[in-house]
Amino acid sequence: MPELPEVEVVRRGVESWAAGRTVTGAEIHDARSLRRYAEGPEHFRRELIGRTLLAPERRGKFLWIPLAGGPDEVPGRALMIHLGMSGQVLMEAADAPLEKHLKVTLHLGAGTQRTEAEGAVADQLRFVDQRIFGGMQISPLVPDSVVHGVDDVESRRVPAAAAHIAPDPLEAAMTAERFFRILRGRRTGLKRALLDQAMVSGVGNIYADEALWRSRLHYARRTETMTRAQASLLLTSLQDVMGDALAAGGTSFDALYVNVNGASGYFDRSLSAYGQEGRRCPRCMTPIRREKFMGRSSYFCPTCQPVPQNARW
DNA sequence: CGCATATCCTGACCGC
DNA sequence: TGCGGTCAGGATATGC
Repeated sequence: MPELPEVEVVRRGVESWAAGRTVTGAEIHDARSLRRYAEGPEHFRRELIGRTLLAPERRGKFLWIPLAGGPDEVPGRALMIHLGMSGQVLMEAADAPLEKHLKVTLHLGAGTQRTEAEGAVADQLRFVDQRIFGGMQISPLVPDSVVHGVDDVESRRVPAAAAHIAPDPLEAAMTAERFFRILRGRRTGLKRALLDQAMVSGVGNIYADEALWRSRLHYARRTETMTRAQASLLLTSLQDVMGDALAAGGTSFDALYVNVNGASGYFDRSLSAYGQEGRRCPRCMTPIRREKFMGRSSYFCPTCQPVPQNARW
């Protein structure tokens, strides 16, 4: 459920509180949180201890922290983090009570300017994850342009483990024309395409429903019939709703979705469609409907978002 | 290629 | 009080 805005909130927190600090120790409390990391916990520890955390980066829902101080002059690897459904990254003092679902603890050296200026003690970065859909791993950084062929924008390096993930709506690489071509190049349903991280990343159930509502498009619209104007409107809606959510500190339905200081965002108060079954559409007052789709709930306004011709569920 | 399905998990919640 | 069933769902593997 953490989607792009929630992950960006976490990224900014890590940048403020942990970037520039050195890992002095690492504890893996539950190896299941080292997802798809065959090298194992001891290798994970060796890769991290003694390295310095650089400024964290994000693509879609993937967050990674390039590591300096290893055998490579240029950071060759990164600590990659995915929050999954219930993952949290918390900055805390060593004597703070252990969370019930604490999975990984990184001990950090000398504080940043911010931590010292604010008098806060946060000498640990903790990864907490109730449902273990998220995880951490060490991944080599590879040039993005090789994977996506994006040569008209500045190339960036991404973790190999996330190299198949498409640029997200807030990246310069995701232009309206690119988005349009992605949609027209597929023969599937519109929401299915939005949730496919290999087409456009960072969009989950909440922001898919919100952007479709803002764009007055039904989730079963055929992608190959989308017009340039509709694709452009949908991309703008994604950018707007994610920007609004980010400004509110993210969306939170319960205490699971928090920033690095444990605080929740309040964008859930601004949702127009998602989770609003039975409540009136803010535009036309028709009750919002909920339907089962792809094994999850889809919320939409049956008046503003009528079922299209030749819908494809 | 597209898509359905199962899998990984825990906890809240509901009906009985 | 407790017990079973359902729901929440991101990414990935597999099979058709």
